[in-house]
Amino acid sequence: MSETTEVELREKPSNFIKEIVEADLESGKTNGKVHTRFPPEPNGYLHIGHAKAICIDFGIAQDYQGQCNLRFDDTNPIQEDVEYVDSIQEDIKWLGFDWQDRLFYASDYFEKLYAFAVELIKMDKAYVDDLNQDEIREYRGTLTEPGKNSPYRDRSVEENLDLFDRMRKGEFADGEKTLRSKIDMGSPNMNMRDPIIYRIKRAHHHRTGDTWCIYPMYDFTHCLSDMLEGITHSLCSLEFEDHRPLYDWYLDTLKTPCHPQQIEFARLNVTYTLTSKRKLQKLVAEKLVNGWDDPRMPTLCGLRRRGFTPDSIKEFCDRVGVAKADSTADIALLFHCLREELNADAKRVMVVLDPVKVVLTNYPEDQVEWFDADNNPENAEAGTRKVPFSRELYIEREDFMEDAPKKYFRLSPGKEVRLKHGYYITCTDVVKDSDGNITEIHCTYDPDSRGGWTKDERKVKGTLHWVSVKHAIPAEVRLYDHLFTVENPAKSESTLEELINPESVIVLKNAFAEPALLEAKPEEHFQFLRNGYFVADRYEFSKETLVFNRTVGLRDSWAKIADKL
RNA sequence: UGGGCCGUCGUCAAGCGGUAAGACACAAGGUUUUGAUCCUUGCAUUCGUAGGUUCGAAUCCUGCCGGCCCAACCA
Repeated sequence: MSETTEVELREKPSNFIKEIVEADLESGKTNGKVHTRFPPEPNGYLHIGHAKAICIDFGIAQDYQGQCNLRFDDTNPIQEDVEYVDSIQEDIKWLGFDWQDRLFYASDYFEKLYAFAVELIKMDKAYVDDLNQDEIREYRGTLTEPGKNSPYRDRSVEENLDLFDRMRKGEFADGEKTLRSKIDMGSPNMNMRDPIIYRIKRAHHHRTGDTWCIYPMYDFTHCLSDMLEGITHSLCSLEFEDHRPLYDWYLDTLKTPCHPQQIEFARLNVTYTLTSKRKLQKLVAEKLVNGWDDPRMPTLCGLRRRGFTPDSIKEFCDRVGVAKADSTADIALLFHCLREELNADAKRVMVVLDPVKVVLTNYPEDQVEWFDADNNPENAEAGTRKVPFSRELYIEREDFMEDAPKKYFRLSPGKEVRLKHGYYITCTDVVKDSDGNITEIHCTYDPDSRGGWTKDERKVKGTLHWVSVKHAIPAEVRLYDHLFTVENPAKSESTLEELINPESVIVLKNAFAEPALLEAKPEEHFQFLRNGYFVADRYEFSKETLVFNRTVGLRDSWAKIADKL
């Protein structure tokens, strides 16, 4: 018992948010309840950065037997769309989190929010302002100079009530008036300089249609929505720290029955990737990638199509931790989490990406042998499959070298290697075309090495994967790499186009797979022996056309040695 | 230059006054029918910096330096 507890503690380390939550639980502040929320604005696709927020919001609730709501923060109809509310839900579900029946929209509260605004006016804590956008900016002051009061700040409660009512009725043009909080134009915190509560905006809303022409602002909406839902801990990213006094001001001023606590943590950045919504949008709009779910995109749907698993992403977020220091996690950690899972789970299979033909000159012309191959050496329960062997085979072009350095222990003239699950073969001859390109490699096989070993236990260092020519299934394989050439594309001066890694995707159309792959299903993960982890493409894979995406390569210590040669 | 926040190994990150966890990365060995996996070992006399308090400081205090965020009718 105590052992498992220790293991669990080690796997899920604590963090400052949990410490606060635990203290609140102990003091009884929240009546023993933990209730969080994930509040995306439906104006873009979820990405790896959101995954961290999702893991924290849903994870904290889970850890303390609480609940987490999904709430769309849809107060700005101009940039929001149902396309996004659908994709966001799909992505969160895919990650494995469940909001049960608690799917909410800030727009559900528009009527209540309006009533709260009226309340504020009655308390003389809000007023209708006639200043236009430029004037508001001028009156706001700067970072170092205080702002000054609007000439409309002292309107009577009655006049404000009337004006606000008429704002709602549509008597004024867009931008003509705003409802503002009456706080302090001299505050060193810009957010407290009479922040706007409502603006007039005639835009079609994805849920409320055209019933409203005024829409509430984030700060006003968010704290009250949290309050309405009985949220205990409102977790968000660092840039909202300055907004906390305002979050608290609305709730305090309106004397709401409960007062959620906003806690801020550092958002996640990852090397070689971008998480700016604007820039991701640009990549898609300018067709620098093939859509939001391009396997090179850091979007959840992109990572999914690339072959990442939900668990590997969640593990990554757990391992990155939760803190307040700005940070950029190494993408190598994400890949590590993925390999760790796939090494244990993925079925091994042989696929030759860049084929060259091998002819076994002493192997009977029409003979075919079916060898048993284990599906996963890490897991005997994964069973075995049959792999056909014959006189002509494909091997990887890079597994043969005419003038091989000493440390190269793959195939070269006169050298013996093992064909995985097959036989030992020795290279006897090389056939080339008129341009000097290798077209065939002639070898002899040792009949006593059937299955890939011999009684004399002679050392054969190299082991190659292969596919029988007459049984080979053509396949398309897409190799993916970092989308950007630089570690921190967000900080670069170059344009996105200049930063794109020209080798971020390489399409191989001449790959050959062993016949077992005919049974693969879209989104099934494999380890192509000695090559890496691949996934059958979610959309384009079929029995007729095999399409695989490389999720991540295997660690390659030979590449490091070769680099030094 | 006003306000808020942050500075512990290349990257994340524990640490909460008692003498620097862990992970990834990296390096060196060993096992291996995947140059994979796995295993072993190494990797911060030092915590942005300078003082101070203390028997004792990464942890407390003060100054300085560096970074991030805020002047949308965005969230």
